[in-house]
Amino acid sequence: MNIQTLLNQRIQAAMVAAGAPEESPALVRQSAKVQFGDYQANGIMGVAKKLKTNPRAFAEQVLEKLDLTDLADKVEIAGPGFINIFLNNAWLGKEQNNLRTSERLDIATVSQPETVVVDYSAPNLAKEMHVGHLRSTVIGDAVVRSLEFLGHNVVRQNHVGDWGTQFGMLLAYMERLRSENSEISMALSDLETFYREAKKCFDDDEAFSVRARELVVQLQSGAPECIALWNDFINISLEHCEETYQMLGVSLERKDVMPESAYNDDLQNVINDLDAKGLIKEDQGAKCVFLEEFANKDGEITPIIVQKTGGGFLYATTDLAAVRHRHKVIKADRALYFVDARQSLHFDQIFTLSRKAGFADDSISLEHMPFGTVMGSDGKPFKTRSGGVAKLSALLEEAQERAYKLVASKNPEMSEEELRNIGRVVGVASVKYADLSKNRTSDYVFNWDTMLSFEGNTAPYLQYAYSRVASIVRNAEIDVAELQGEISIVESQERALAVKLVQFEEAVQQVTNEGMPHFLCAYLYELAGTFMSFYEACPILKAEEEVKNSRLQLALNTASTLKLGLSLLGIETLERM
RNA sequence: GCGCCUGUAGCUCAGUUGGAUAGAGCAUCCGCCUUCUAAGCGGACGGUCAGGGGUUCGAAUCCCUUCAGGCGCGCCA
Repeated sequence: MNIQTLLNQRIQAAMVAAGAPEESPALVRQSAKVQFGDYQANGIMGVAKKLKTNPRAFAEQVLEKLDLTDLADKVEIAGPGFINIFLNNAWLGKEQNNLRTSERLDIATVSQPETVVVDYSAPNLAKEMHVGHLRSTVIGDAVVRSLEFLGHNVVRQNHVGDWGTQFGMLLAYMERLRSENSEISMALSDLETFYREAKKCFDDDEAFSVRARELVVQLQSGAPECIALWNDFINISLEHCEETYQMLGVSLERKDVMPESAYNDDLQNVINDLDAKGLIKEDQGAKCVFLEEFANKDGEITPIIVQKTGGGFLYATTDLAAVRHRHKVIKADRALYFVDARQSLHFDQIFTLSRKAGFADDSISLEHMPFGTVMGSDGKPFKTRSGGVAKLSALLEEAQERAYKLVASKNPEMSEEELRNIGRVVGVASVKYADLSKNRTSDYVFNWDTMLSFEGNTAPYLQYAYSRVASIVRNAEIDVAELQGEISIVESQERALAVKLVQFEEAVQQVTNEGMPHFLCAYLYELAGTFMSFYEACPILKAEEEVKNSRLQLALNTASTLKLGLSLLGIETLERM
């Protein structure tokens, strides 16, 4: 049940009935303050202005056409022309019963499912995954899970970097190790070191660098031995990624890999098609597209280079081919790109050109979902203590270790096995949640202490809240499935919790609409806080039978919502911690 | 030089697309455990929303401008 949508529809209808133009937005929002009720409609003033009438008088007319008696017990006009809606306690109680009896917490699947391509994670296979891949991977996965939950058809696309000149160097180094009978799998177990060693040979050894360039040419021409070598490398690198995905709890699988190289055969076609449309212009030996949209005030245009001097293709070419594939083959309604904000211009160019060239039309929405950089406490991009790029796997291991120590110090009586598991779950969750809870578009500062804190908007706080509810349910010693009966909303804390619980769907929809999981994080944090207040003020197990029954169900709804909400974020919950 | 992004409490961050008296957490201070997990709860303190103009019933939000920082701008991805 999405109350916001429901109220929007009803109030809009009333506005139109009162003389407003069709489609006049009711602009229903959750109220800013308690004295303004639970929801407020802000649309009256704007419409009244258009109608050149007094907003409060118009609001009166709207109220005459508006019947909310089933769910609200007070609807009033306030200020310059706001409509404040106070939800009815009986209705809230009834809604709680709906939550209790619904696996999906009363959230319907969308009536018109969309096919949504989500392009995320996309590590470069030449190296190991590092902090730079965290945001795309974690945010993209949360959005994917939310879209799927709402019933959309999601097509994950892990656009991994498996092509390019640096592979010549890596293959040459592999070749050298093989000729020396060295243990390749060992050498490849640490890709970071492998890359460094290969680079060193490339820079210092003339014969090696010649061989590396040869291999690039062979690779591009599809020489079988070379391709075999390359396949080995790619496979090993992908296994590294998959290990990290597993550690992270990310839903990407091998079948979701759609590498850059998959578009190789289509790149010349892209150029030909652009050419046929008269879009290509040769400039200084390279094939470029000059679009007026990218001209500055003096009329100088930033070109899109689609083919290098000498015939090589660029990532712009690949991305164009990918757009076309997503439109023509996958037939996506939306394509979401979770890629670093620094590539904004690039995607702006690609999307504009795609439409111009007919690689995409109005049936597909192309959306770059940019994100900011993970910063260190010095305000510069996050590095390890030694100054290197932080490997994602190492980062996660440290998180688990830190969480383990914290938990162990608080629970000396717990078994080692349980402590390790809690450390794993809380550690990984902390890193993910710290990322997800920030506004996607801004940079944020990476800080172990804040993300592992039990205070504030953190994973441990939410997981603790969940385990606290779980504990109550255990202590109640009842069969949860048998628990039923009326849920009555009496105390203010009960009411606050009930209202918060029915707003879950609104948060999930914000995630899928905007590609911004932090809305769901904020919601869950508020829910947990509201529950904690309820928990302090309203005894559950000690209450007399009917009240106990009612409150226990409120607690169960909270548990279900926290669990489902966190799972949509890709975060595990614990029954005990 | 041109373009994009950012600037909100001492610190870390929100702010539902123009709505009412700008909100959280940390830090600081004051309360609350013989009662369901105190890893918690309640309260206090803290703001020239970078500065200045403008648009209007109303601006942190939109426009102009100045300042500060970050990033991107032809053959890497």
